[in-house]
Amino acid sequence: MVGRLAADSIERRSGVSLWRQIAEKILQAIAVGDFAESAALPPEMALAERYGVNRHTVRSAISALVQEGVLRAEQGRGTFVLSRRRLSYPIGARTRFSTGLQGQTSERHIVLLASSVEPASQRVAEGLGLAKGADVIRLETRGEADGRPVSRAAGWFDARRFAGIDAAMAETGSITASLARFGIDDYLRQSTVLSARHADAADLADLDLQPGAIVLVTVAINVTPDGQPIQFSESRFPAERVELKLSAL
Amino acid sequence: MVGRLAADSIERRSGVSLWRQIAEKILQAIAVGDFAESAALPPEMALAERYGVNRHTVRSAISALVQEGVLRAEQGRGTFVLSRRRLSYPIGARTRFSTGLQGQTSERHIVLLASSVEPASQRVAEGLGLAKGADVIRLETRGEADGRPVSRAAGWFDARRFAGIDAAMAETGSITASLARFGIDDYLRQSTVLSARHADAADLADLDLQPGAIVLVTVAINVTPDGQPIQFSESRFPAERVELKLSAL
DNA sequence: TATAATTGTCTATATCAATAGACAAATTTG
DNA sequence: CAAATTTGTCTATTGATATAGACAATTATA
Repeated sequence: MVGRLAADSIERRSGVSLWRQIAEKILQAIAVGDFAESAALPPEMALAERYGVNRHTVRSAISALVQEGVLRAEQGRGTFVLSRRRLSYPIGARTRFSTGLQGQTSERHIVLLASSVEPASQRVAEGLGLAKGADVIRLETRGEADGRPVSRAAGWFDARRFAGIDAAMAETGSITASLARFGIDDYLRQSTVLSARHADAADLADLDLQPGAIVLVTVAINVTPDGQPIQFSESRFPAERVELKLSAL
Repeated sequence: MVGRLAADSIERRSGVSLWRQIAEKILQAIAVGDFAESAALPPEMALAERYGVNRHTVRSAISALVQEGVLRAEQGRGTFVLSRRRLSYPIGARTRFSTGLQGQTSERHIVLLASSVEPASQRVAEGLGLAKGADVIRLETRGEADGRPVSRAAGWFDARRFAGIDAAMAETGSITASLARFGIDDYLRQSTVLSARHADAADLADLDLQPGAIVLVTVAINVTPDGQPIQFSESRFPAERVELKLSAL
């Protein structure tokens, strides 16, 4: 076994400040269980030594995480881990927001942020099997669990077939329930393409993230059991709060 | 439709430098097809205006991407997009490295970087259905396609059942072929958990990335058709070069 | 109740990041 | 060939990062 380095890899002049890198490391350490939940972090001096930086740099990292609601610092006592562990969002043949998070959260719901009718872009048209430029309805939604945003999604539907789905969504707060009004009792996930990137300004605002955060991005197509495409969607998940669990499709 | 802002969201004093944020934006613009491949980027002054920063800041971003092999700058002519589009790595019931990338690359192979016997950690033991601390063989591998690293994986196997798999791997360069020597003709993916984070120092070195890069991380368990766990693995993919395509499991 | 441990605040200094402007070097265009 | 376009290099200035040290404020401990 190779000896473990004291400084577990901090990159200087990388375009990412040290305090942010250390904030990431602390988040990771919490996720891995290295720093137990609701227990105290090692003291600032110890962390500074561990990561090979100045105490003040560690303080910057901690203060960012305090801002984010992950930690709470108490003078004289220590710094404590607040945050729950990452939600595990299942992706499979029948991916549904609410049922997927059952058991992990006491409360969850979808908020309809906006809706509009627009001409289908190339990729949306392809996904839905429509002509490019055909009218599609776009629903912008945010998923929340225990009061924290866990997803931000845009969904596109054929405007001719699903006229009024925006109203149904506003009323029911559920894609599944809204589709049921159009005679769709069941639908399956046909494909999912996954990527990751830094959160942009819209992500930061919608998902309540700090600059530099990472989002997981899925682009998916849902179809009826007989293979007819009904929904094209792009969802973004905050990587610090959500992991995706791929189950049998 | 809300008017599109000229500066599409740059965060200051965020712990991520402007030049790195702009480098990310350029990468994204290329991926989305906003900047056509093998064509010239807009001139530096135009980019500076577009993103609302100084020309020198744009130059820092470009020089990082030139370093990364994504762009090539030519004095007097312009700056050109080099990079191929992202590979689409399929994940499904039968996830295999080489066959998965067929058609997308002319050449691909796995390199065995290191192997060792070690006691199983909690999660490895759980995944393989062994007692914690039982001997497991760890194979560290790197996947390469057309000469560029596209994955970095650690795989764990029961040391009793698969004694010598390290030698088989070194010889064949294929997990599938190595397992065949132990009578495993077929294996299925039982579970995959997916997350994303910034690349750490090891990732940077192994995957030839620049600081600040993002990696997709999968933790997976492979089983025989009758459900016996044979491999626990953790893989890291450079998000700028690879997307994961989830297919029917 | 001292003493130690730990977070909070302040000052100072050096380096990196970002802006600004000027001009050189190479290439394309008229 | 001359002019315009575009990348490359240099100097200078400002603000954000990171390090260093000292000490205050609060809490836990002997």
